[in-house]
Amino acid sequence: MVVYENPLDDSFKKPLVAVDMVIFTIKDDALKVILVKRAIPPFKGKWAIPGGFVKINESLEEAAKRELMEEAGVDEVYLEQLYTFGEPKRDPRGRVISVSYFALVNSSGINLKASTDATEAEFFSAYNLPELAFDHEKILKYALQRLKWKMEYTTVAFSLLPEKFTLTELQNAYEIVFHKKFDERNFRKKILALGMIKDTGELRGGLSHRPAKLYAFKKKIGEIFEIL
Amino acid sequence: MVVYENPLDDSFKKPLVAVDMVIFTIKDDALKVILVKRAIPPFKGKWAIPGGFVKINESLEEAAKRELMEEAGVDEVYLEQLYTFGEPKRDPRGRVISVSYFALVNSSGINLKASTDATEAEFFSAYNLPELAFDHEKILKYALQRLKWKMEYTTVAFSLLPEKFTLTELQNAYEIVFHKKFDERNFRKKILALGMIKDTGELRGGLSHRPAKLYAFKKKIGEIFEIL
DNA sequence: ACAAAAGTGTTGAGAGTACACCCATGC
DNA sequence: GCATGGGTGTACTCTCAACACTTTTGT
Repeated sequence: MVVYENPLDDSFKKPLVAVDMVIFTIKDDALKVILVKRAIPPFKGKWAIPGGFVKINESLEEAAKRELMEEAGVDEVYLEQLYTFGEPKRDPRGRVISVSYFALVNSSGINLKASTDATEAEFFSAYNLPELAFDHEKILKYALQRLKWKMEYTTVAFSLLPEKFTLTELQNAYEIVFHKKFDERNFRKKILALGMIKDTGELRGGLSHRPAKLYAFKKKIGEIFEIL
Repeated sequence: MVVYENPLDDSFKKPLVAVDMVIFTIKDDALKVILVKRAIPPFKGKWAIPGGFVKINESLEEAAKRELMEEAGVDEVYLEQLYTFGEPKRDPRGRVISVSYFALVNSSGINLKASTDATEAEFFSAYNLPELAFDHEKILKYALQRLKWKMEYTTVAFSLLPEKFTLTELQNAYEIVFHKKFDERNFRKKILALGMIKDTGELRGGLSHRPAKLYAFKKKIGEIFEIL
């Protein structure tokens, strides 16, 4: 019934596969996403999330890490596959399947670079985005939903912070992502009860108020929860 | 720095994209998965999860639904994208990226068919699988984990049952998936408290014991929870 | 009347939420 | 000594888990 096609010779029509990266960070007390301005058509001049084609000999995750390095100059991040978007018409040039990833980065390590096919790279507030190329708005909304979920049920928040941080800084990260305030006492109680951070014994002083204890995450990023 | 390649002409090396389907159902009081025996190399004669290449003009979800129809003859199912596996060496023939889906089906609607590249299709207990081709064991483990998660936090279980069902049948479905017993009273209380099912007024009688009330799900499959 | 599954309520423990004051430092 | 953010405890509510007996039908 189905005509047998040999899909592995190159006469067979294949889609292209790209990785697209939603890179979140906290900067200036807001949740930011990195966007690039497209230097080439289609959507030339429009903002898009950074991405690129997967090379024939690299894994998807390698491609994602390569893009992350090319666009943001970072390698120590939380990285997770988000979803694969494959509508035939999502790219006007032809069939491109996009495997999207989302990354959480501590903003102090970021070094924005415009890559080959972009004129600029910039941070945008995740809650106040410009018009985006392709179906990238959909990807971003999806990523934001997933971020909130992950923050609520896992410990990914630590990836947004430096190695040592105060409980107030941690709480700020949560409040920024969720766009709401939490009760200090309950927040601290809960975080401490989770047993995932330890007191380093150090203090952050030099400010004109009581110095805050510095905490550190007990395990390396990614080892904690493997909820998928 | 990066040489500009035009990825959209066909001289560029592209991976192939396949969809692979983990199809779960409950049959004979066990959680089953549909596997097919491969008729062609590589892994000829080995069991694999059903799947096929994505056609150039169909979306990923369309490809998944097409495979589901070809292999199991069903169309009313819960269907969800699982993960995209893209290790360069996962298929010995060349680069094949697999977008995996998982499906939940009521076994009474299934009509197994061996497709073009398989000699047989069969149900296997999800907790007692044969050796599998490619990286399909990894895909299946991942799917099982996701299934449990979804059953715990959403209402996908209803997709495993007929339209009308008794509370005992629903509880059986949960016990089969989780491989453990639940307390009847607490289970019923919780399900009823969720407010997602309604009493149809009908009874399942004809058995030599007290007849059970038949319930139905209030909403159509897929409309309930959009947790991702 | 008996076998077989359906159906039903209460209690205790733990988690989450709400809420207000003292503490340590720099200036 | 005052301004600034850091740090702490208790009471109430609600959810979850444990637990055993009565009801309805067919034979």
